[in-house]
Amino acid sequence: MIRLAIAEDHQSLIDGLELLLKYEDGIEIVGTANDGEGLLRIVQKKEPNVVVTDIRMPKMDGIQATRLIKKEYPHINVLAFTMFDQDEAVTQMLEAGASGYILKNTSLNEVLQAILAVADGKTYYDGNINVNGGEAKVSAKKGLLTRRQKEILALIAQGKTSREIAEELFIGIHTVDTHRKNMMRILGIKGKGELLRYALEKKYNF
Amino acid sequence: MIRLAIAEDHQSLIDGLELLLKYEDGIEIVGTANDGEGLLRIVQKKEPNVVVTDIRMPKMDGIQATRLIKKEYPHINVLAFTMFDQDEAVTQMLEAGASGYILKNTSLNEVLQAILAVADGKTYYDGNINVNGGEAKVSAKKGLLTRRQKEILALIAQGKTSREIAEELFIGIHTVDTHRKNMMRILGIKGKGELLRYALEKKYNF
DNA sequence: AAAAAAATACCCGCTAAGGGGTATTCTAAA
DNA sequence: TTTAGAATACCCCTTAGCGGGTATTTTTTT
Repeated sequence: MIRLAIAEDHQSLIDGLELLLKYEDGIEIVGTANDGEGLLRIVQKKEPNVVVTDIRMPKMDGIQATRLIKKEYPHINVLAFTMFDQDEAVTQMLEAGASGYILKNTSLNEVLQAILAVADGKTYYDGNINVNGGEAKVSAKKGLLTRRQKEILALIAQGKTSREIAEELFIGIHTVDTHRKNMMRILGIKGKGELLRYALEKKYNF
Repeated sequence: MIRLAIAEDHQSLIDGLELLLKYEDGIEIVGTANDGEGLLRIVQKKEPNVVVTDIRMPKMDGIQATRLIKKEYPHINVLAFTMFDQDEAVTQMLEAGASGYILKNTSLNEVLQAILAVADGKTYYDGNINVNGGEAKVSAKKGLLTRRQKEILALIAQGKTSREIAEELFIGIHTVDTHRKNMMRILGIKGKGELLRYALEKKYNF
């Protein structure tokens, strides 16, 4: 018997899943939530054995919720069900402990297959994401920047000047500017504001 | 008989709608598409009398598709079904000719009610959006900038320099910079890159 | 028609972000 | 241990975007 909990801020999608599963033998939906916190409450109350969760949700995202769930209830299997196909999203979700990852542009029948697989202790990955041995395959572009560069890029996205970044990281402003130059060269971008634009677009592209 | 076409890049959502409607008397789904262009093709081939469409989709967004549909087939009623609750999104969709607007975090049953209403020539608006006499109520913040300022802000978001904007709009660079200054004062923002950050956030926040 | 708002245009000064480049030290990988 | 990569740091110069301000013309509203 699969006891299933679903977290998804789009209620219409939950409704669709409920329609799909209402006549499915061996599956019982024990609770649904529209945000990450609601999911945790259901997990505490009902102890499902499978959780289907979106990533971007109000109050707490699916990555964080998965982390907390797997920590407290390692036997619960988590399936990510999300629009994000970026490697970074996949990586984070798998690192949080999810054993499956399905995209929303996939059919509901495939979602059902994934739920069954994950409930059986297996992994299940959407054909349109990159996964390699349980780890998301890092794209060439994603791996171009170093740890430090990514750290500085995030601060740039927050609108901090080089001086502010230097003070925050206890390094010289010249160092920050050098990182900027190196990143622009590596990413192949030029022009005023383009690094900031890149930083912001990357943030919203997960 | 309601002949329905659905455009939605998340196939799982289409599947849910199909499950909901398959036993509904008087409704026939004549086609589904995962992008705006596919929607137009279905409309040409099948001439549905109701279209349900998302906004953000590959190849052509729902606003543009709605415009084209209403121009060619004014008798087709369009219902927007989207995650965007911002006034601007509602405004644009209604101006394009949609007669209904439903959010995805609403239940599927309400989607059915909206489809029935819209098919009947009525309007139907999700309770969580602002609509006033068929026009989205424009928020105070949204109305702070003039037409021209918004035009320039959009070009800034594209990464264009003041010089490039000046050349494109056939005005002087000083004029562009003055618009920049005026916008920053009006929006209450300060600092290098902050206008660009605002422009980009506004873009992604619809 | 008058008043208000919007658009256009300009001056000055400052600085943050590029863009060209060099070099040394530290850390990780081979 | 050696090599390669990353991090740190600096110089020079240019330019684009602020930030302070002023003014005129055009368009819209009253």
